[in-house]
Order: sequence, then structure tokens, then C-alpha cells
Amino acid sequence: MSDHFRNAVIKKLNNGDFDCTKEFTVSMFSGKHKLLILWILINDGPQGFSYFMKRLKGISKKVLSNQLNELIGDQIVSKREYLSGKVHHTEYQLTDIGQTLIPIVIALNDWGENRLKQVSLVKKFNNDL
Amino acid sequence: MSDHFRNAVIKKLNNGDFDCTKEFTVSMFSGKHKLLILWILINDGPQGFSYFMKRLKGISKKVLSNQLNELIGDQIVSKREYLSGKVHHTEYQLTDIGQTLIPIVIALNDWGENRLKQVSLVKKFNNDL
DNA sequence: CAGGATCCACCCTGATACTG
DNA sequence: CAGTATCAGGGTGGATCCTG
Repeated sequence: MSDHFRNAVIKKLNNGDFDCTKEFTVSMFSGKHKLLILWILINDGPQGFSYFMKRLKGISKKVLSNQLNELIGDQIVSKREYLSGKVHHTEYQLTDIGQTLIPIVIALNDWGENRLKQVSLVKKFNNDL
Repeated sequence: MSDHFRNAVIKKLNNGDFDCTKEFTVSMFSGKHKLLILWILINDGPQGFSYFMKRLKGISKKVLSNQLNELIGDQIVSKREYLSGKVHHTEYQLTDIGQTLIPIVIALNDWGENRLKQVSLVKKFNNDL
């Protein structure tokens, strides 16, 4: 999923079409890594830019920066900056609004876990024949 | 959202990376219209191809066909075909697996509804100043 | 009625290089 | 450390035309 989706939803909203409530929610985490970013924030608490770089292996700075900024724009995540010496540090954390997404993220995770379990059981079964 | 996301998840799974359970769930409705398709199926029950064409104004046949086929591939939706005279008819409906997504779709909708309500209240408030 | 085939435009992701 | 700028690649949605 990319942000074709997010952009489409934003367009709809700008056009006064407020009848896309589910899409709106999904647009909060449409973006290849946003869900993982949220997951990390939920489980590991507030983190800095480099922490996400480590956890999201393969992600580029630009993309990480974009996704974080979109989350900030959606008021799901907030950012704090500070300097220690000459070095620039950051800390990202869930906003109050972001926290209301937690049950949904967990539900998504649970559903996926169960489904993948089923799928692999079926695979195993077929392999056993 | 498009299926960058879906494809990425499928790739991960094929690589034996089963640690993307939330992404897997989201990939079920990654695709610009899938969520609406599911919503229609949930609220209006089984429907034919043309019904979706009417409800999803602006969607092209190809895209609708693609999204339905992906939903079928994910075993979220099943399809029945029959001919009346020389005319080809279809009926799509949620599978048992698809039905397990209902609570999630509803949760997505509720969250979006509440959030949009907040947003428009804030807007109204600012306009009233 | 359903839907496959083609061509096109858009945009997101990814890689690299540069800056405060 | 935390980004931004730029460029290339790949994929999806959209429009149109054709078929069983």
C-alpha cells in the first residue's frame, strides 16, 4: 500500500466527501512502514530516528523521514528535538490520538497471526500427505 | 494504497518472514476500493459485478475485476457464476474467513468516524472565532 | 452482463550524495 | 545524528476498446 491511498483519501476529504471513514483510518497507516513504526512505538515506547533505522532494516532515511512526517501531520505521532553538544537528536512518540489506534493495530496483528497460523497448518497438512 | 504493500507482504511471506502479521492483515484490504467492497458486502450482502460498479462510482471494470480477484485469492471473498439466457451473471460474497474481518472493518469505520467528527468540530470552532 | 488487453500517467519507494 | 535534494525504477489506478 502506498500513499496513493492516503492521497486519494485526502482528496476526498478536501472535496467534502466525508463518507470514507474506514479509508480515512487506513490512511493513517498506509505507507509501507508506518504500521511497523506504530508497532515499535507501542511496544518499545518513544524512540529516536536512528532506532527506527535499525529496526526497519532496509529503509532509507528519506522514506523514514517521510513516513514519520506524515504520521506527525496526521497527529498520530509527535516529535521532540534536542541537541547534545553539536549533535542533533530526536524523539518520536505516540500522541493521545495515536494511542487510540493501539487497539486497532493490535486487532490487525491478532487477525494476521491467526490467519497465518491457519495457512501454515494447511500447508503442513498438505505436505504430510 | 496500492499493492506495493500487498506485494511486499507476499514477498516477505515467500521469503519465510512470517513476522509481518499486521501488514498481512492490512494487505487484505490494500487496494483503493477493497475496503469499500468489503463494506458493501458486509452491509448489503452478496452482490453482483454491476452492483459494485454502481456503488463505486468512477471505478473501471479492470480495476474492480482486479480487486475482486485479489480478494478471492486471499480467500476473503468467493464468487458464483451463472448464465440466464446468454447473459453472464455473477455473485460475490464474503467467505467464512472474510467474515472474521468484519469486526476489524467496523473498528476502522468507527475510529474514522470519531476522528473526522473531532476534526470538523475543531474546524467549526476555529471558524466561529 | 462480465471482464480481459493495452496504453498511459502518476507517485511512491529506494539509492546516492550533500548539509546543519 | 538527522535530515533534504535529486534521479531512476516499478507498480497501480484509470480510460478505452474488444470478447464470450
